[in-house]
Amino acid sequence: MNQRASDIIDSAIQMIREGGYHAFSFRQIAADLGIKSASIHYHFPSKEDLGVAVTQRYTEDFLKSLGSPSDHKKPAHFYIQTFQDSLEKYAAACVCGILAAEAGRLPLVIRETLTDFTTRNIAWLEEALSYQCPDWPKKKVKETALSTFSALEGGMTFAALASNPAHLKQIGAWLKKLYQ
Amino acid sequence: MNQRASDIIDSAIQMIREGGYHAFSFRQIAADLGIKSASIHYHFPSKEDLGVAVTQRYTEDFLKSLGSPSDHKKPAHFYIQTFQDSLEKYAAACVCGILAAEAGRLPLVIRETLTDFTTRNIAWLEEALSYQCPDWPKKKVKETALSTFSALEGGMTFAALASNPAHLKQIGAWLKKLYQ
DNA sequence: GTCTATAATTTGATAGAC
DNA sequence: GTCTATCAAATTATAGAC
Repeated sequence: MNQRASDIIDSAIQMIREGGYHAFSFRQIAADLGIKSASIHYHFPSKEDLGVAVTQRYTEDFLKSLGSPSDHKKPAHFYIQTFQDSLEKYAAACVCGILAAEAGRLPLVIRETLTDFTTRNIAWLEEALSYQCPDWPKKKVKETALSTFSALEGGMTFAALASNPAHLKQIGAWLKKLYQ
Repeated sequence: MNQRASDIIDSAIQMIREGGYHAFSFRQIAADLGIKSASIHYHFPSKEDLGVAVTQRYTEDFLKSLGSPSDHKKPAHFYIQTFQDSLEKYAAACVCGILAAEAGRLPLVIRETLTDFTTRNIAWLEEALSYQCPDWPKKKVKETALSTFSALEGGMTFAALASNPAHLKQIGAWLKKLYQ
């Protein structure tokens, strides 16, 4: 993966944040980077290829930024903070949440990488909650992990719609009370 | 609003369920109804006009189907069941949740109707929780309403992605335990 | 690696006949 | 209200020169 390919992915991610898979075109990315759309096809033959690269990169970066649950004293709190920080920084919803909403019209390979994002996030949260709430039964851990992920993804989407980060903060505060 | 206009809206709603605002075109709807795209422009001059009509109709139908919170013994439970039923029936996420994810590239008027959907749903849930959990402080009611809405919207989106209604059922079960 | 040029398709939209 | 015909623009993608 060279620098140009990496820049193309970055540009696509930013455009997806602004409105989804159909909100980025090769020409727009080309204009953004000061090159021509044919050059993008050299790095990513089809839009599907670029879409897969985007979701994979986003997933890897997201999970890398989380580190290991055991790196944090209250990992579930840290997870919530990550969503809030991202909303503040980009004033947009989660890239994989945006793409998930369009899933029905996305190539199968992209849907599969979205499923991978989901699986790994929920697995991380389950480990986080097991660590943070050691006396919880496994079923409660699983349900809470799934619900936490869903509340943050949905909350981020609607907070971005309302341009209101406080919306997501309220949800975060509410969730944290449940981890006691 | 005549029958043809109503049918056009229905068709557009179904296509949005399959992949969002950019997943429906006037030509596709025309083919679906056995007419020509120019006829759709007669009923809805622009795509934006149709988009507004879709979100307004969806919002009205959704809230009408909820009735009044006081119509139900446990209105918050009923609200959750409504989301589960819709997922089972259409195997797709909430139309306004899908559109909210694309909000950055939607006309302002459509974003405003999406905000209206959000506001009215949360207001309904606040009334439901006040009714169902009369001893809760107002702040808890507000936070729980917002979080319930977000968890169901996000849960529905990712349950649809995974083609797994059980995903949403787990979230519903988890939420109901909190209303006691 | 990047360019020019271009193909093939789709899209939102309009004019005007019936 | 619906049609035919058409437009202008945008899109994904490819061929081939440099």
